[in-house]
Amino acid sequence: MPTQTEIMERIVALCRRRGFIFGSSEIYGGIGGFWDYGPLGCELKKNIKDVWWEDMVRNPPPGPGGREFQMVGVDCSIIMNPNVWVASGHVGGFSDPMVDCTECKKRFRADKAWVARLAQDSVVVFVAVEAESREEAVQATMQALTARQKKDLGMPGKTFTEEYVAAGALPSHWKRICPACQSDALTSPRSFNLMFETFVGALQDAASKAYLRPETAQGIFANFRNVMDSTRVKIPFGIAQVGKAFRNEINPRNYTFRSREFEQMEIEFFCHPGESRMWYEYWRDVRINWYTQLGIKSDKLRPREQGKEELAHYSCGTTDIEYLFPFSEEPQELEGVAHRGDFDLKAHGKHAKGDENAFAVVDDDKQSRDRQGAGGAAEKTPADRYVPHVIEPSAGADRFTLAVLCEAYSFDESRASPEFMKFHPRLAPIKAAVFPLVAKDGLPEIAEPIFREIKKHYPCQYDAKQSIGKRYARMDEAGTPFCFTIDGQTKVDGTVTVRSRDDASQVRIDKSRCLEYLRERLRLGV
RNA sequence: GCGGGUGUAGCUCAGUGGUAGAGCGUCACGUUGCCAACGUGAAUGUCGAGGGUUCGAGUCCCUUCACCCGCUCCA
Repeated sequence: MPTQTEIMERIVALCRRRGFIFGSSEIYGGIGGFWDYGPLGCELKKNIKDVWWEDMVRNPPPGPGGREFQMVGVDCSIIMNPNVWVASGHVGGFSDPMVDCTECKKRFRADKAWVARLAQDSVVVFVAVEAESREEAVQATMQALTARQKKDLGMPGKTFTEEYVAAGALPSHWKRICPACQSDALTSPRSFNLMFETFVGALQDAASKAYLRPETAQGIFANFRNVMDSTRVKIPFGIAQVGKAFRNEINPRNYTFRSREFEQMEIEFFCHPGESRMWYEYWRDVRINWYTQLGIKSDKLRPREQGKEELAHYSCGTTDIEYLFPFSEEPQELEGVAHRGDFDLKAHGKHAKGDENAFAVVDDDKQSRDRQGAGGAAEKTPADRYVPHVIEPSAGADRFTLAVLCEAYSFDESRASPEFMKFHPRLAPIKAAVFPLVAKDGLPEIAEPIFREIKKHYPCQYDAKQSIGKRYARMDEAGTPFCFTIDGQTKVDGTVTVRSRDDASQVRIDKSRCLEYLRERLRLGV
């Protein structure tokens, strides 16, 4: 029985061997955190993005109670005015200063390592703890004080002065104590900016500095007014975008899971504040179902509602949709469905227009109610306008691609082809293959027209080389759900063999029905 | 940034100072004819890079680079 680590290694090996995923720039020794999709991988990922667009944008499931709503798409530039990232909070908060202990080699976030200076008369004691907040630091410090230190300070009873400073801001005369080993060996805070910087124009000066977007969401928010003004969308509605994003991860890990360049599939859904909870629940359920329908087993898919303490300060609720990858004992996030309140539109209103209500919309429902009540057109008052709330289902295209690969990977030693990729047919890179059993006796002449017909409608491959077993095995590794084989009997009665990937079963159908059969089976999702 | 590991054919690896190899895969030809069959043949190497020691380095020494794992981080 292979371990989870061994399974992951086999998946990685198969992905490379069969051209799903390569390390970027391999011929130059590679580059960490960047990946290339090969011929099969790019088809798979494209299918994932296309299916997402089809199911979420062009034809989303009906809203709560059959409620109608609109979805539209945008495709925004990767480099935006840098002020976008000031407004979004990424310039201020997207870098984490870190401190290292030169003694025990541990590293801490500078705002989470606290040093306490406790003094009474001439006695001064420094104690360091790890803590999320000052309150926690106080508590932890009191627990961490040794008996000797308590005696020096005359605790309990006598008064002493307490000062708490996070490691990011220690005064120069303080000891830089490490929370782990308590030695005086912490470095000064060093900043790790997680946004990639670049320069727009020929001059590389501060004024031309720009960033590669760390998320696609801000392009949507920045175009909120444009979309409202150029289309006839009415709240509630959503704007979707699929595109690359970049984060300079300190340490990319776990195959493609934490990449520095990755692709997001994001929706910002705008709704009335009074209905935001309802839409949040709608999108949470829609997104969970979407993964399930594409064949992700429910016991590996783990929706997890974030606790209050985990939530970003502006959020009223977030569900992480997590998947249990073979490389980890903990489920890892595929998507976050976040209730973001009016934080983003207000932030851009304030930064771009100097008014946090700049992107408020007219409350049509209230207008019509008032008009009915007053028996005529009512004047618009500030109360008739509101800044929409936002529900943000933000999915990782590469992460889901990886989850699909892991989920599809199957191993059955009793088969002639023990390794096979059990992709959902909608996602399979190749939908069918056509084989003449042997490359002679007129069989290729029968097989080729069948191949050409299918290929017009579905990604399909023709293979006449080597033994039939090898050809089935190759298609199993590529995750092709069906193979049509033309043999001697075809010449007699016109039937061909259809061989199924998942159970290697075979049925005979008339050669004229191949495309029809394939279409039917793909539609059924079998 | 710290510690550990690994770099030889597309992949898995052998080669312990003396001609760069095997298996698998790929390709060609033949044979077989429904589950990685068999035979013959072929292609594929800056042995991660640079320097040193040596008559001679894949092998020993130094430096360096890249990747992987752990720590750290994951907004």
